[in-house]
This record gives sequence, C-alpha cells and structure tokens, in this order.
Amino acid sequence: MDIKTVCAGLLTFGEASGYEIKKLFEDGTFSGVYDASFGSIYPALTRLAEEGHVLCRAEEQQGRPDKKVYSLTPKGRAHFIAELSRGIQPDKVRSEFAIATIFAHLLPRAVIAAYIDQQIEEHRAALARLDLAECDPSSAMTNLRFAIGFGRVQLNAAIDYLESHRGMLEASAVPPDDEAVAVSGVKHA
Amino acid sequence: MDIKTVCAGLLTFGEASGYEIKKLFEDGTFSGVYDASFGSIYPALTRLAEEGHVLCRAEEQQGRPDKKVYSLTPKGRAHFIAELSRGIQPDKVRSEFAIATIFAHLLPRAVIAAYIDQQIEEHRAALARLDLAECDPSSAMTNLRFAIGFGRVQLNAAIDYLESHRGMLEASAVPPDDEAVAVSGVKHA
DNA sequence: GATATCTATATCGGCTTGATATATGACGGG
DNA sequence: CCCGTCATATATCAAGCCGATATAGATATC
Repeated sequence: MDIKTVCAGLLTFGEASGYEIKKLFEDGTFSGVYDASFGSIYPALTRLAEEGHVLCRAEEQQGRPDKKVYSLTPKGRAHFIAELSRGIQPDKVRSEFAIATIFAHLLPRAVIAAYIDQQIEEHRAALARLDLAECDPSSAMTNLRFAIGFGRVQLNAAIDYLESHRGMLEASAVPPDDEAVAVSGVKHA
Repeated sequence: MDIKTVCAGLLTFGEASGYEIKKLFEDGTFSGVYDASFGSIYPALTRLAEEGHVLCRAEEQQGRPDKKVYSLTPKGRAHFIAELSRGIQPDKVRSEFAIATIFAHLLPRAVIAAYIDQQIEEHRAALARLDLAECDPSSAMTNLRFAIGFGRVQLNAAIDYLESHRGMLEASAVPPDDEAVAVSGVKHA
C-alpha cells in the first residue's frame, strides 16, 4: 500500500490539508501504526489531484502560505476501497530499543536503564493518545473502538513486561567499573 | 541508527556474509524488530570495510559467486558500542493491518475476516521463530531471553485480542449484499 | 525429467526520509 | 518588552533505502 492510498483513506473522514494529514500521522488516528514525511505527503496529494481522486481548494490565509484543502472524490473513494481490498503487507517494525536489548551485554548499565525508562515513557504517551482518541466523537464507530483496544492491550503488555522484567536486562549490562573492558573485549591485569 | 551500525552489531556474534545477515533479519535474532534489503546491506558492508570496522575474506565456492565473509575488528566493535550508546530513536511501525481495521466500515466482511486470519497466522509464525531462537545456545544470555520474552508477551496479547474481539470488527464491516452501496457511498432505492 | 527453491552477490530506478528554507503569529520567561 | 521557541503551512533536495531484477549452478520436490 503506497502513501497515496493512505492519504486517500484519511480523506474519507473529511477534507484536510497536507499539514493536517502529517499531524494525524503523529498524534491522531494513525499515530503508532503509520507515518510519512512532508516530502512524501505533498507529492502524493499532487498526484492524487492529477488522477482525479481528490479535489484541491486553496484557502487564503494572512501571513502564512495558502492552505490547500483536499477532499476525496467519489472516484477516489471507490479506488481507495478497491486498493485496500487488494491485500495487505505484513507489519513492518523497526525497533532500535529491541536492538539495544539484544546487545545489552555490551552496553553500560546506566545506558540500558535510561533506554528502558525512555521506552516506557513513549508507550505511556501512546496510551494517552489512545485515551484522547476514545473521547473523539468519531470513535462511536465499532471498528475504531476495536483499533483503540488493540493498541491498548499491546502497549500494556509491553509496559507490564518492561516493569516486571527490567532487572533481567540491567543485570546483563556492563557494570559501571568495567566499561573499558567491554569496549576492548579484553580483560587487562 | 543506520544499517551499517546494525550490521556491525550482528557481527559481534561472529563472522557472516551479506546473505547470512539478510537471513538473520528475516528468520533469526532480528526478525520482527528490524529488516533491510540487499540494496542496503551490501553497500553497508563495503563501507564498513573501507572504514576499517570490518575485515573481508573471500571464500571460494564452486558454481556460486565467492562468499565474502565479514568479521568485526576491535575498532569496529568499539565504534558499534559507542554508536548504540549515543541514543535510540522511538519505534517505527507500519501496519497495513491496523489501517485496514480503521477502515473496516468500508470493506467487505469477507476481506476483513481474511485479513484477521492472515494477521493471526503471521503472529503465530513469529512466535514459532521465537521458540526456535530460545533453543539456540546463544540464548543462554539473559538479555536474549529478555528479548524473546518481550516479543512473546506482545504477540500473545495481540493474538488474544484478535481472537476474542474479532466479532466487533466483522460486525462493523460491509455485509455481502451491500457492497455496491459502500463503494458509491450512496444508497439507491 | 521438469519445476521450484536455495545459495550468493550485485545493480538500479524510484520512492522516502530528514533537514532545511521561508514567512508570520502566538506564547511565555527573564 | 524583547527574544527564543513553538505552531502553522508549503516546498525542495541530497542522501539513503526498498523492491525488483539479473545471474547461475546446486539442491530439493513432484
């Protein structure tokens, strides 16, 4: 599924600008499951407009650049549904935290502890975003409540495990008085 | 963290070729938390060799191209540890399944059901890979057991939720006799 | 015996990211 | 009250990365 399709999907919920779509990836409905940069979003919207899948209306603003508000056409809507029905790719994950855990035996204990704290905080922030999403009127839809619950159970499972097993990871890290040994890989007399 | 660093990390466990590193991303220690294509791995290894972070030894083979086996130098090892200690980026996830759930109210029920089945199967396969990893002698390390357990609780939480709440999602999908309505967005008499 | 999969490296077009540029209003701290 | 930072809003670009493809014999499956 390419970014054009995902942008078209967001527009089924109502018109939006490129900037607003970026915010939806960061804080909104899609936070934690998808992301894209401006360098992808703006060209995607331009191409969607060329293909007749969206309409573009320029909203004048004082000081700022004109806000280009995009809205999905019936053709674009049908095309989105067809694309999403064609099949989905497996989840793609890139977790630097998981990599750090795999190499915890090479890292100073303080670094590992800080990374665990950081990871727990990020997951808590993600949970808070889900709480906000639940208050949104659009979450009256059963499938959105499903998606929120799905995110919640996975985040809670991760936080619980991190809090109850972090001792394991910290124990395998390099003690503060031994860091030079870890880097060189050689124990000096 | 760039791919060079991740490749260097894998080489702390022993020498490997580019092809073997790719397999580790797919089935081994890093499956489910990282991935990279040949188009990234081979140039990364070449640059690591130029920088003196790895050594390259060509192993002759009959029929196939020579196998280029890379091994980490002490300098490369120290550099890897320094890079990994510099900080980590938040997890990046791209889940087409999650997107499909968000738009379940636009998709035929059969499509949603198939996607849920597919997602459960992928998670079960990931669990099976973790079981294999646990049998590996390297998992004697406490931190690797931590990583395996961490993956397991998240996958189990996801599977449990999908199995017990899938009815919610299927109920919000488009019934088989109403698909034309969903695509056009208009109800005809 | 045919067909597919595995091993193994390499290249390349096109897409994506992350940083940067531009311009202005708002908000809060010192 | 000034100054830095943040938010709004679009756009560009180098550098990096992905997915597909090429090559080619060996091994497995049917």
